[in-house]
Amino acid sequence: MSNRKGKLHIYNSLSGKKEHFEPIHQDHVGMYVCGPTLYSEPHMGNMRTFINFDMIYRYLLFLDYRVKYVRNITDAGHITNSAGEAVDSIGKAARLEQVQSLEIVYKYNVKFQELQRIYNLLPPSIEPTATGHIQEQIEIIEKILDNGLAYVVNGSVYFDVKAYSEKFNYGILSGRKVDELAEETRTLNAQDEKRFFADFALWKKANPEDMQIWRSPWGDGNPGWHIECTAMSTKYLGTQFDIHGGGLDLKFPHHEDEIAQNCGSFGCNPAKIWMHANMLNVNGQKMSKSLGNFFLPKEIVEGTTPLFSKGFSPDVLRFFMMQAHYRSTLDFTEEALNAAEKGYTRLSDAIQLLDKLPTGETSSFDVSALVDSFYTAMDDDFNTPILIANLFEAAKRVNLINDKVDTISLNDLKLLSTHLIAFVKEILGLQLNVAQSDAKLAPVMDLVLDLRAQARANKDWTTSDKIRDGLAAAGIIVKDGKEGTSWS
RNA sequence: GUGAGCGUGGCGGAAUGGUUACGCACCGGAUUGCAAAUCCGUAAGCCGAAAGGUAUGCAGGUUCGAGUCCUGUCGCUCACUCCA
Repeated sequence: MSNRKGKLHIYNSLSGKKEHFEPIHQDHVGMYVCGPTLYSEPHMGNMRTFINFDMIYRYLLFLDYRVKYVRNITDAGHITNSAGEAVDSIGKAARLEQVQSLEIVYKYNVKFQELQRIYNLLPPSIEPTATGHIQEQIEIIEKILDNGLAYVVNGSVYFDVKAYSEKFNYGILSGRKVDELAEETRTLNAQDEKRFFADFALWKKANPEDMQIWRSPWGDGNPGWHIECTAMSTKYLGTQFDIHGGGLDLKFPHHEDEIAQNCGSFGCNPAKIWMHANMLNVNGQKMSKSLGNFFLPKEIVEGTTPLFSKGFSPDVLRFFMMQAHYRSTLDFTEEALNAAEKGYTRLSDAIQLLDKLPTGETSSFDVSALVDSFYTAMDDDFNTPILIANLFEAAKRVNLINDKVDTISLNDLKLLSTHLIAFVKEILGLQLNVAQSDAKLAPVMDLVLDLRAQARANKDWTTSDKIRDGLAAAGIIVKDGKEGTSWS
């Protein structure tokens, strides 16, 4: 599959255009994605971002790139917001639950790992933690200070946006202008130590009530919100790497400030390509606790959220998300989820048929063109909706072959089968959970269906329908086809 | 207020400036004892009896040609405060 490399185009938030993807180091890809902050259980919106980047990671792997995928875990409280106020979200959660910060982090990390398993996310190459890289963060802050782009005030260090913007373009990612930022009506906090509104904390002096405190050249304190990503991406991927991803809501200020820190310390933008996954809405609005449209990834699987009348399998949820492009907002509604569930079943049923298909001398349609269309869709900025449309074209062909309307040669069937399964399972990450074929159940089913066939032959519909309905109640669906009866 | 983006059929959601994909729902047909599943097809907003016309929030513009580009306008989402 490696000959398929080289056609991939990715939308770059920096340029606002789709760009031909060429890795910095041939055949190797470095990708950094902003991971979760572990002060609460990740919600469905968080999961959408991680699922989208999981799909991107999977396709890069499938193209035979050697990918180093780094996704950080924020386990240090974001100690300050840009107004300089203390916002230690982890510490706050710890006080609320009356436990130590580490317990909070550990608790939600366990939950996050469980969600990754449920939603079939491949583990990243590395999941570094902020607290494990305090020294690296301090070293980068020192570099920025040495370059004259930060200043120390009363035990805290701030990034000097005005000085920076004389050499670099602050706002290159978000489209913001430093001059306009200055005109914003937002008033500076009275005790604010910053020289300029847009300046942001690299290091913040500790407050007495802080639960996590580290030593630094500027005194005891905490790292700023953005510096951990700069430190960890540099450590594991170098000062410049291929792809940096995250949710759209991180574009400003978080990613803008990461660029500033990287340029301010190493003189270059950390990533060639910046990718942003769009938000998830529920009934037309951003998911939020105050709006009452909030639910957890586990609740929707278990069917315990009052927003939906039933649960949906992780496969259906992944499929549903993959039907929308990663750069579009996606609206969660029960009607849309039900539609996705049916569509997913149709696709997965067709895949189950693959190894039972009859082969012929020739194929009645262009199989390799169909397979190429899978790649073409993904090469166009990971266009999973188009991919799925093409997969349905394949599913239709599979059904037609099964009905003996279309024919396929043995070689073509191998080609189609391999790719159909690869794109669905390996790239979209759908697990195709088949009812476990129990070694004891199969002969029992053979017997039961044989009895039903006899009843049908005798036109004993009462008995045959009793068997069918009884099996349905047990979760086994009987399908009467031209070639006999199957079950699943 | 400032920045980014979006507005397409009943629903979800695609479309390098070139016939509005695909899935679900609906309708008709094939298949079936009846279903389910599968296949084929119509249709999909508005005007019209029909032919046809007009339709991608609305109003203009550029173009042989606009969902796509430009201007204005209305609405929505996100960001500017912890955010995926």
